[in-house]
Amino acid sequence: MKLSKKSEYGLRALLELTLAYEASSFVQRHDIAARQHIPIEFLEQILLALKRAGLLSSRRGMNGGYRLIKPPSLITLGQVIRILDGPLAPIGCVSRTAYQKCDDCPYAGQPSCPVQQAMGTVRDAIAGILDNYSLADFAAGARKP
Amino acid sequence: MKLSKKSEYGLRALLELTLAYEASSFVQRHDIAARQHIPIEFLEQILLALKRAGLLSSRRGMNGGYRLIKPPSLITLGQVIRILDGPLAPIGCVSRTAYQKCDDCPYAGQPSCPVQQAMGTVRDAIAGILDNYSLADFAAGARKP
DNA sequence: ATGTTTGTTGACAAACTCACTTAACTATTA
DNA sequence: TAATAGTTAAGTGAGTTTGTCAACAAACAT
Repeated sequence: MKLSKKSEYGLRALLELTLAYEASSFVQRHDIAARQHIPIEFLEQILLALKRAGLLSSRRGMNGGYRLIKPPSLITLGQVIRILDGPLAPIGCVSRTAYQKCDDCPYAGQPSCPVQQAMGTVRDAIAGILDNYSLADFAAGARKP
Repeated sequence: MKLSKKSEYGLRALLELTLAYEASSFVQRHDIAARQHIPIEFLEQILLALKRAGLLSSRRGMNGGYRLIKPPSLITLGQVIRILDGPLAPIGCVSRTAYQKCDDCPYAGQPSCPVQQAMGTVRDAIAGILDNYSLADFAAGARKP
């Protein structure tokens, strides 16, 4: 039930991009890395994955950097974590976005599988929170009053 | 956000012990292993951990095996998963049972840390479900009507 | 007592994942 | 063209997961 460093860094990086969104300015990887204490080369991989997934755009050369493509209110933590960490579901057989049937479970496929019932509830709770938690909400907690 | 095989096996093994609880009979590891398709030597480690944590008792020799120490209604999935997988919280800084402060987060310690806010909500949801989900509830889904 | 059944313990290891690092490459702009 | 900045593939060391193996200890039936 753990969030990887990759996702944590990803969220923190997107926080920086969210704060810069209104100015619609590009933020460079080394600025993000410095402000959020993220190893820069690892950060690149993360930003690249988010770019490939269609959340970011980038510009090369001087004054280049990364920028959000969509408003922060339209990007959810659920999307981000699925991109960087895979499905939210604790177990494959209850995932909606990446279902995989159990191979060894004696109740496999049956709707009466107790593991599926319990973990399905957990999945719904997690997805219910993270899919309704936008980057805008996320950043709101970060601004100093 | 994933449940390990260890925890999954553990829950499935406890399912067998729950079904045998009323008869207060001992169930042998190879019966559990066979019925639930769990590698027997791995299962041992799991049962041993659950025993050390005070959920099970065991008896050696003929007609030996494992048995629940407490009624299934008093054991929660949350307890089991914490024993086998560690804290439920997605990140150390929001764990109630195993708190650990972030080292690299620029908001570390501050109540306004956005990661902490979001993941705290998730933790509460997961714990709210799993700490109120007993083995009895769990097994109820398994009995054929 | 003896042998069989069963659980106990600890060491080990293959496979995989995580968290990065290295290094070469490509594109953009001043 | 020189400097800046992002792109990509590959590699790496540490740690975790998922087991396996072998020797051992206790309980029981006979």
